[in-house]
Amino acid sequence: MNLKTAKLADVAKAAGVSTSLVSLVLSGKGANRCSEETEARIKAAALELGYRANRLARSLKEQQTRTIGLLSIEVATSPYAGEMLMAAQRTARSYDYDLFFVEVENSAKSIGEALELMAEHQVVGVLIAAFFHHEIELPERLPSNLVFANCFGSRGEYPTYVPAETPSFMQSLKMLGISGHQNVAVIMEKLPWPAAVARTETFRLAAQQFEWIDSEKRMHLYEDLNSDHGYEAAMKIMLEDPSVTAIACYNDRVAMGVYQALNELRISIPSQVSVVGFDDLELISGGLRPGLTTVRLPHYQMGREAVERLIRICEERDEETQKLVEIRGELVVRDSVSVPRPATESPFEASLSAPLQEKEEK
Amino acid sequence: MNLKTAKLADVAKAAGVSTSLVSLVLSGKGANRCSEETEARIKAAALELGYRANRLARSLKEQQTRTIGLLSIEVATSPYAGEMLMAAQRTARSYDYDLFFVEVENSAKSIGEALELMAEHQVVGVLIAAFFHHEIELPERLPSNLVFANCFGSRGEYPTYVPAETPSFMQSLKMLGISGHQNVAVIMEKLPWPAAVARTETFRLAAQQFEWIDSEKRMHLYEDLNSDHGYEAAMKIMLEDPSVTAIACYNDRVAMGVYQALNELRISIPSQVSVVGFDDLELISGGLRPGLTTVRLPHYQMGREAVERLIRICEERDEETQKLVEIRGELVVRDSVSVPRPATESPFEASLSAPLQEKEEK
DNA sequence: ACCTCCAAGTTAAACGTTTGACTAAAACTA
DNA sequence: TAGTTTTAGTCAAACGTTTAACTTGGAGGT
Repeated sequence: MNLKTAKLADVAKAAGVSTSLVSLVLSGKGANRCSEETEARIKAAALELGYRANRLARSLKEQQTRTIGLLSIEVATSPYAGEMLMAAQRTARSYDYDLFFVEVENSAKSIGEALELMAEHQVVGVLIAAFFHHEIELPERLPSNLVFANCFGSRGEYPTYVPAETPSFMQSLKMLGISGHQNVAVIMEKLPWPAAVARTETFRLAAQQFEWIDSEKRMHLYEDLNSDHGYEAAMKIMLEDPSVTAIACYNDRVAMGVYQALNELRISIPSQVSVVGFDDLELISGGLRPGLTTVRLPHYQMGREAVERLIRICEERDEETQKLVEIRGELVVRDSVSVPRPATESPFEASLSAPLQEKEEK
Repeated sequence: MNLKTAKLADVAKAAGVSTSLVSLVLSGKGANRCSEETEARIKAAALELGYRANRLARSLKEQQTRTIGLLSIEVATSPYAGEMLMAAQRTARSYDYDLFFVEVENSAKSIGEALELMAEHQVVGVLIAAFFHHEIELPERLPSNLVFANCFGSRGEYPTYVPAETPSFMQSLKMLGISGHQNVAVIMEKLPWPAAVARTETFRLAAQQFEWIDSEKRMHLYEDLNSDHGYEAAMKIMLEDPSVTAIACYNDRVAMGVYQALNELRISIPSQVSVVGFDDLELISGGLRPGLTTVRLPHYQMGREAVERLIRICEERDEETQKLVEIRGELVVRDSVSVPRPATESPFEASLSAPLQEKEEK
């Protein structure tokens, strides 16, 4: 640790035996290769010197590194970073694997370079993880032990762990449906991300199932959606189409904009209008008042399961034939959904006095 | 890459030369050791076979890995994760170093284990990074090449890169001061984190400098501060102490709660009350309306500078004597600060009609 | 003719570990 | 007693590189 660490030969010398014996004793592989007394002496010497095996040498000899390459695509631009990374790291560690980490942008060139680097480091397999669900441009050469998490490759048939977009989004829509909402608007991403395409379709499905009114007209599409669009859309919805009783959002950021619009309009959530989000960015969903009912993307699970699969593949004991594994997000119920207000009531009622009341209470 | 990758011997055989010559040619170290023709033949063979040096073997021979251990403490519980991680990774890469990544909880035991693991992997140095500024419990044995980022060790004199708490927070307070605010409240963390202690002191400093009124009374302290406290405190401030014209927040989450309280009270930001945050969590500060004026914590810079220092230390060309380096955050001006409203005006004025106006506009 | 020098390579040892093959001495068996 | 087995170890090769030291066959100089 400090400066040069002791090596096998140092321990051997200290214990007065050969390096082979030290290796055998310390690895526990040489059952009854020596007397108990010698064994104790070796172990004492190793402890005394703070011996730690040099993994470079060991791996070179064993032709096995127990190191997984984690190739992360544009983690930093995303607020989800931690979960998947942590899941991957913890899971790997729990199977006694280590993580070699490289972060790159989404281009075949930089991914190719990162993969070559990982190959040089003799990683046993590679996990390619992106921080939003989309397609990854792949280089020519790919390692054989490769798994995708929260993204998928442009070619090749590799195990792929992604969120189950339809059932996940359906959960929040169902929450609105079974609460009795019939006038539901949705604010949706227009760009053809997998998530956007699937969620749009899911909204249609739910609309049909619950017999939602004017559902096609109530889809508000924006490109490269952000919270400003949420604000803008909610304003438009409430002012032009005030019979809407619930707004489903493409994600939590959009919901944040929606909250602000509804606040300004003095429309209370959920009693006048219910809102659901998607992603469960704790910072938003937990920070808004009332707490936002949303769907948690399965980042942790994707990270964990992808690493477990990768390890199974590396150890040649992968019995799964299924390549695409879709993991359902979990509905996180907070306080932004209630039964719809009576059909005759305007969303603007019963709202103006509320804060003043509160003021007078104090 | 695919299955077994070619080794030096394979290239040598293909080119009809010895492995030494291949090594020398490929590393560019054997200037004029062979004919141009042979050199071309070797390079062609290497390319053809997709040869990549085995770093385990190379590092073992050279007794140098060019790999840095990144020990991250509780990254996942924090929304800041990405920035510092990315900075570390990118910086390391730009100096041709690689990153060995381990994430642990903040305990001497798990940190010790992670350090031993890194020692086994022969990392040349270790960066310990935490995702909020606090003290780290250290184990007995520590590597000699060690740098801290956004945290500091309980003992030992290691280079440490942390945010400059006082000047950073002072920037946002100064923003309020020079805008002319005199009635400023602050919502502050009570637990003695370095950030909390420093920011409390900074508020006192600013209050003195700008001659703020009743500053001691206007410090609202909470333990383990979250956005609910922000809401609660802002409610209390505006109802009990309505002459306040500006609220400084311990962080952006608190500011989010403050915004919600002010919204409910129909107090407009910034015309009635100005608000400043801290951290610049883009999700919040960019998502709120109006955009939150706040201070960006120097996560990227800490990551980058810490890695650069570590590399200099590893290469024994560190000339800096200073151990503690404090990096100032950057003021991010958005739209939540204006000049104070006239001293005679109640914060509750001119607010009730605004949204109705907007409604009628459409 | 002999020495020196150079170009174009090759040889061999070393990095720290693992492990199958070996051995010397003691203990047991017939 | 001679042979066999067991105990308690050691030896040496190998993993894929790097690099100092060496070789070999000319060319050039005198």
